Amino acid sequence: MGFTKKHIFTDQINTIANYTKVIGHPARVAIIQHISENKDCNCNDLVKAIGLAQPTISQHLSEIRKTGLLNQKVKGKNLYYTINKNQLNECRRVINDFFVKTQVSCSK
Amino acid sequence: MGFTKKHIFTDQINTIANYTKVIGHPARVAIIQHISENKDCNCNDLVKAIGLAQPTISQHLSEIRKTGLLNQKVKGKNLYYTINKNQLNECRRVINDFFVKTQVSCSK
DNA sequence: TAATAAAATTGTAATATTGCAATATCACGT
DNA sequence: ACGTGATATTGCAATATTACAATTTTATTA
Repeated sequence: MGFTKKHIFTDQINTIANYTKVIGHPARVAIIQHISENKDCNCNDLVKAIGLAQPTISQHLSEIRKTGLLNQKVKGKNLYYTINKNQLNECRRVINDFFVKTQVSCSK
Repeated sequence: MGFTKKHIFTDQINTIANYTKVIGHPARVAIIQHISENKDCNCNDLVKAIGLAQPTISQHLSEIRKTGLLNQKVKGKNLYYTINKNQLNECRRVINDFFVKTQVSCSK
């Protein structure tokens, strides 16, 4: 096949998997960390800091954006990214709930 | 290309990505949850409960095992899985540290 | 308006992942 | 030893992902 059979799983499970999948690539971890550590960080900064080509960084940014974890600010010809703190918190909550639920279940 | 350039990232970043990647598929989320909720759960139980073919479940189990999240107990011809609580906790810690670090950084 | 600079998009090649049928392996019971 | 049941492995097809060169888009500045 090749495609994930998302329809056989609950929304809750798919949500957990969607969030973790975004963080499941080192470039995206590095991008999120770099944006959080550097105010007014644009695509070019990420290209230089991480060492992947501009289209590759742009593609990863797009994946991260899909989960709502990024804000954009246009300043002249630059596009500055910041972390959407609310969404990061929501992401953290969903993943943490997974761990709590799992740990509780397997301690019964 | 097609392959992830892991060598350009730090071990810390790769560790985070490795853990989240495993949880980044709904079948593996469902498997982990089902094992944690059911003592003495074997591969066949998972096949029935989740609705993917036996080789597919076996393959996902293998991926989860690689991160050390599973214990195995052989009883007769059955192989019972349980969650390795220490490793689950370690996994949770690594991912939580990522969130803490990111949230602290982007609040400065 | 033309040149410039930043970022997205397109196209493409290479590799990885997902899923399953068929088969192999392994341990038990007869 | 033979059959049975549980799981792993193999092989394969389909799709997804990763990465980048080339190009396009968009806004700015000379």
